[in-house]
Amino acid sequence: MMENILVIDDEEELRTTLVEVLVREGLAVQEAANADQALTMLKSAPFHLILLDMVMPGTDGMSAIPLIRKQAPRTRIIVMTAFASVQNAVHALQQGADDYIVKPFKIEALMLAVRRNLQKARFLDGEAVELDGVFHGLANAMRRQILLVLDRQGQSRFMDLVRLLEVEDHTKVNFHLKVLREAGFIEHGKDKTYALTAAGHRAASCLSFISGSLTP
Amino acid sequence: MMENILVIDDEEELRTTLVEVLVREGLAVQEAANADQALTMLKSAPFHLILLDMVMPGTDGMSAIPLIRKQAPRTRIIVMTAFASVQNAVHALQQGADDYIVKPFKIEALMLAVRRNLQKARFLDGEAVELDGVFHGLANAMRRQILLVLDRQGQSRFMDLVRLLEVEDHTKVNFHLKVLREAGFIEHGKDKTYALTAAGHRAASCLSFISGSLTP
DNA sequence: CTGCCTTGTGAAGAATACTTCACAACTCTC
DNA sequence: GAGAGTTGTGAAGTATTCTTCACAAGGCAG
Repeated sequence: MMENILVIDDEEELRTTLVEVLVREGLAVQEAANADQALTMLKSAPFHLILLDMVMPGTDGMSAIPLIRKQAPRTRIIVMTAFASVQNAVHALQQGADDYIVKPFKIEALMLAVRRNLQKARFLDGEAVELDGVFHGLANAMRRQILLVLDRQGQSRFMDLVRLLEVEDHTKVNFHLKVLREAGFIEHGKDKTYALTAAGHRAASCLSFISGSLTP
Repeated sequence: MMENILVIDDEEELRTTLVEVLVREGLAVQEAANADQALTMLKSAPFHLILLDMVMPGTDGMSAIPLIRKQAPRTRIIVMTAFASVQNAVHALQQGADDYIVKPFKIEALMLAVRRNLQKARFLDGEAVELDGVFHGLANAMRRQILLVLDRQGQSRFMDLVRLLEVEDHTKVNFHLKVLREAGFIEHGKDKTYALTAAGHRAASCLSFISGSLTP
């Protein structure tokens, strides 16, 4: 799937360079010379990522951020700022930008940021399965219990687990263990014990974070 | 539903007082004079909460914690320590205790801790609906998108939302909005716009926490 | 007022997820 | 090696969740 990028910069030379590089990377790129033009383009087609210059005649980059956000809340915005001012960058992020890069930059540095943000966008878009996996894993009360117990126990044999959970039907536990295993949260060691994987521990910590943040 | 509590303390007088108070609170209380006795009792019946004295002849409280944890990973453990030593308390928590209270304590202070921990236990047990609600809310990709968008937008009218999400069928969005509304995550203002509630913002922050913790 | 966009409901069906049951291999202990 | 407890599979049924469709009330511009 080709990903759409919009480059917003008033300097034609830089813009052209950027477009060239991005196209070579296999991305669909469009360009805008100012914020108003960009906003119009946003209306007609959605973009995955926007490269936004801060200093522009007319609506400047900083003011453009919330306007873009308003129309395209899921698009990743990378701001390009000529001043290595931390405040500037922080402010841009507060306005709703996702990342920033300081001019002048090397092309590789920019591409790194672009790739990172596209990946993040894909991830948040749910194209990456992982988020769904985590929520699927955590969506069920028994699976949460299993994660909780294994997080505390370290590891456990099957029937011990069943007893700790106080479940009558062991096959039910089995079912959920299989789900968790397929989600990559637990592993089944050679000694026949179940234990959390790294992902499992992360999921468990998500769980306790959520529990914590719900009891104020 | 009556909740089971186990009081572990070698001083008979204090133990009796505690039992009396807890029973008056409507709780099912059992008592043990030492750790070994307690561990035996744990085998036969599950407890929701354990009050554990630190200083005891034989196996002391600190060493008892992991043994109890091993057998009852979901039981809340409150340790009662006579020394107001922070290190002691921290160590106990590291061993797997959930809370601590410094002796001598007022009965009200203890009851506060007991109630707080029972509530937490209930919560983690899934008797409180809330956790399930959150996960149900977050379990679906479209609902996550909605939370994300509303978190960024602040508020949005229905068709705007539909367009931002790039969904063809508006009734599908409608369905998930209803789910989120019933979960208490969004509210439907009089001006016909949807916005996140406090719980909704919390859920959104859970979401971004999880997203963040999955991309290292 | 007419027509179009917005916003919403409810029911039917498709798709998933969960539970339960019947059964079997396997590992201990005696 | 007999028997009891452990561990696991798969199929069938049940419940829940999600999608889709058909339809309609209300608002607003021309």
